[in-house]
Amino acid sequence: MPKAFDPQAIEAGWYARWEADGLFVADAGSDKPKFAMCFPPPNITGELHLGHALQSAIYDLLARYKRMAGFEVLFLPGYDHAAIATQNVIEKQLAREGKTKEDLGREKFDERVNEWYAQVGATIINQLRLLGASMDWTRLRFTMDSRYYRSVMTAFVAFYDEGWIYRAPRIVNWCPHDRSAISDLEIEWQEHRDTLYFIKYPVEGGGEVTIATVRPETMLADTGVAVNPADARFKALIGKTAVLPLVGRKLPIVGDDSVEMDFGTGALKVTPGHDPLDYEIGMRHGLDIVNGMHPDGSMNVPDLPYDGMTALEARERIVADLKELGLLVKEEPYVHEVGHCDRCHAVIEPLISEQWWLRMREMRDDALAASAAGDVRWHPERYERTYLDWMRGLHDWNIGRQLWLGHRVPVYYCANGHTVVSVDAPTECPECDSTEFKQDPDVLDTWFSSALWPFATLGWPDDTDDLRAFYPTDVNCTGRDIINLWISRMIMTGLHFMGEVPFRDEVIHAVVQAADGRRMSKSLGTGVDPRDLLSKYGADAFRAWATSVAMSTQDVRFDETRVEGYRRFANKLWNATRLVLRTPGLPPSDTPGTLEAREHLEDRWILSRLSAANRDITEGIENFKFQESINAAYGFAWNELCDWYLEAVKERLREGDSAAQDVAYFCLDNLFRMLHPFMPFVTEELWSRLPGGRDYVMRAAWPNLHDRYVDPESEQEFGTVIAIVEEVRGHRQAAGAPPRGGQLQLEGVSDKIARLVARLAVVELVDDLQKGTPLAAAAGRVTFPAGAGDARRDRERKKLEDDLAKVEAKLDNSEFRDKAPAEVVAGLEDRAAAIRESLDRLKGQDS
RNA sequence: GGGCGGCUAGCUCAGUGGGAGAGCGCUUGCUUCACACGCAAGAGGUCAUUGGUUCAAACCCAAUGCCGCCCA
Repeated sequence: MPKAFDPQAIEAGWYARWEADGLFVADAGSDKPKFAMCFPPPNITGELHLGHALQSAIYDLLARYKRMAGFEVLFLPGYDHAAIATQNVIEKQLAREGKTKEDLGREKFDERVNEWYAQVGATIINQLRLLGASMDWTRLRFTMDSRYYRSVMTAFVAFYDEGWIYRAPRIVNWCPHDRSAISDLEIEWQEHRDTLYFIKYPVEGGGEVTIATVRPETMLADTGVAVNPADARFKALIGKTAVLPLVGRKLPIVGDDSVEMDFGTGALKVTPGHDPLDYEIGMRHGLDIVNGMHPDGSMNVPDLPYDGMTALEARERIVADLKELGLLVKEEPYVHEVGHCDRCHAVIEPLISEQWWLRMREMRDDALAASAAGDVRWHPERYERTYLDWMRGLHDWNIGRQLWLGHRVPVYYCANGHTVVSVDAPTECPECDSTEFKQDPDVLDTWFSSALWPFATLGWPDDTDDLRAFYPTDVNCTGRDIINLWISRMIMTGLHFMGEVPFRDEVIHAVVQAADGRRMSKSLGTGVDPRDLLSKYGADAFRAWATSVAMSTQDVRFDETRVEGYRRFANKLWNATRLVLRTPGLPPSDTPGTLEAREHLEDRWILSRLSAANRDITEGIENFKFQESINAAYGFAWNELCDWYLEAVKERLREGDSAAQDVAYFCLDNLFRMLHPFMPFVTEELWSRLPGGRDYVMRAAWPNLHDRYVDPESEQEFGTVIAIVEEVRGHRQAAGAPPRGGQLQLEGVSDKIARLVARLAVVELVDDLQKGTPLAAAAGRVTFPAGAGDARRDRERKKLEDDLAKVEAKLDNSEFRDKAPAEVVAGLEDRAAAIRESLDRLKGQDS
């Protein structure tokens, strides 16, 4: 075995073998209990980032653990076409070639998109393999493949037939760059320093009303003025008519409670075509709706000089014109939040548009009822509120997008204007026998298709074996940013189409931030490429780190030294195995782990510790507290197995002592099983090197040692060994004595403890200590030559005295004795006694 | 404007009412025949601030400050 572990040398080989032997493939016909997870499909926009890598590590740890625990596991991979995001990526590519998608036409554009899918899909799959993700590639799904497409169409038609899908004009968030509606959830808010303009509108019959606005260009679409009826300043104006400057339109002045009296002048220009709030006011008072903008964001005001200008050009021109007319009262600096498209960053224009809508009320209510029944458990629990708050305020969903990329709405119009909605393109109109159809140009919001993910991937709407075996799935795990976009919608559609929630546990993982505490950003160069980490530290180190931070209570700043720490851990495992394998002789038995003979204290102790680790690691996974699992495994392996046990049995191993070999193999065997879900490659490699007929650790049984080896007595005794050895080492170092050697006289301890102390502290045990030796002890206590370690002893005495004072103060408090539980009082008394004993020991030492 | 989370060692983070922890970094000593990706011994903290509840608070409550996120 090489001296150091080299991840690169083994990772690809093991992954290929696992896959070739079909270890990732789920069997829907298995008798075992089922455990299923559908991996959240990454967007097919490019490389996987650190968040994806972390997410896959969590999923894969659960998949591997559950397989070992006896479940038939489905871990289904896939990716998402991410309509608007991918279209943007491809348009940018085209732009670099000096082209637009219109130059290509829709057909050529589709070809281009398909090439992209093939290329990036392969990249994503490759990255997941490098991470060791044990996904069932035979069930790989893409939201745009033909089967999935059909599922999406089926869902649309079902909703349509239910009467829940309808087309209607509403205010939407319009992205002028993408020329599409986008959802509220796809808007980024940014602070803008703008100007608040105060503009006089003349009132018919004399007088005027001054309004305030940051967007004077929208006044061209004003159809009213609103004031709060409780506002004494404007009461007399209600019912009168203002005249819109520059346009001449008559604007009814209405009273409406929603007008904020404190904002601006208290009078509000109402533009129902371009502001959601104004739209509401317009509806309430029957105001006209004027659409003053083209789909590309330019002004749509025929007959006015501003027609065709961009919003900013129009704003400047309008302000100048108002100034000339003497209608501009004043300008004030104003800071406010402006919505941007989170894909292309263009400023969002609210405008009236005809869109496809999905009625949500019934599905929302069913989902809320499922929540009330506890059908989905959230981890951490508090995120359920985020979900519920959003669900309660839910309105109908704009599912249409005016894009070229995505699932085309299955709505067809015949030559005579009849509408046909069907999964397959119709050939003949049922109403007029027309055979010529035009399909609606809109595509569906990407989230409409991803909402179906947990069952569409399993074959829905067909009644497949997979669907029967694996729905509902068990765990879903994502970042909190898509609770509303995705999780809520999966729950609703799952309940609607399948009658059951799509998963039982929703796990929200922490977000990894850049070292500066902000979101990782490609443009700032603060992003971390997971592949760099993999090649530097290996997939195991990366995964151990990722799972250890994933369930943090706070977001985590990326810290490379912690990844490095787990690489060292892998190396430590490697070398522990090297040591044990180096021992002479045949393996002690064909089935390491029979462990009949357990005479040695250290053997019994390490087995007791192993079974404690088994309990802690298992509980950690079951409770989604992965850090507890990792810590338990790390602490057992390094601080107990390597630092104490292997040191204690080195000689026995060298001599070919079969009991020591047996125990050592047993510990490594079980440790590698338990670490396998976290560090699959190194554990598979090392497990395969242990003696005995071995298959794969990946399909070995999860250890269930529980209380079989728990041994409190040996833990207590070995604890004494550790305490004495540490005391000897500490004093030796403080005294400047050599790190090994010297004489030690021990009294009042058993032979087995004494022998272990001698070996571990590397001292000669004597019955009759000679004065002047570098190291000496008496009565189970360590004593030292004159002057040695005085400073250390003084420090320690002080610490113990301070401690004792605190404990005694508590014990002297009668209220404490009266009110505290008896075991707490007893515990403190024990502690006080222990401290006094330590103090006695210090005082008894020769100085 | 509403809500959520965080503030613990130099750094990154654990720690849900009774003795302040880990990894890394730092100091000191070790080429000990598994590992210098190592071994051993150490130093280092008013648990953001203030008040409250309690026999007892890093932990529960209230307020404040700062950082981050979500929603409107």
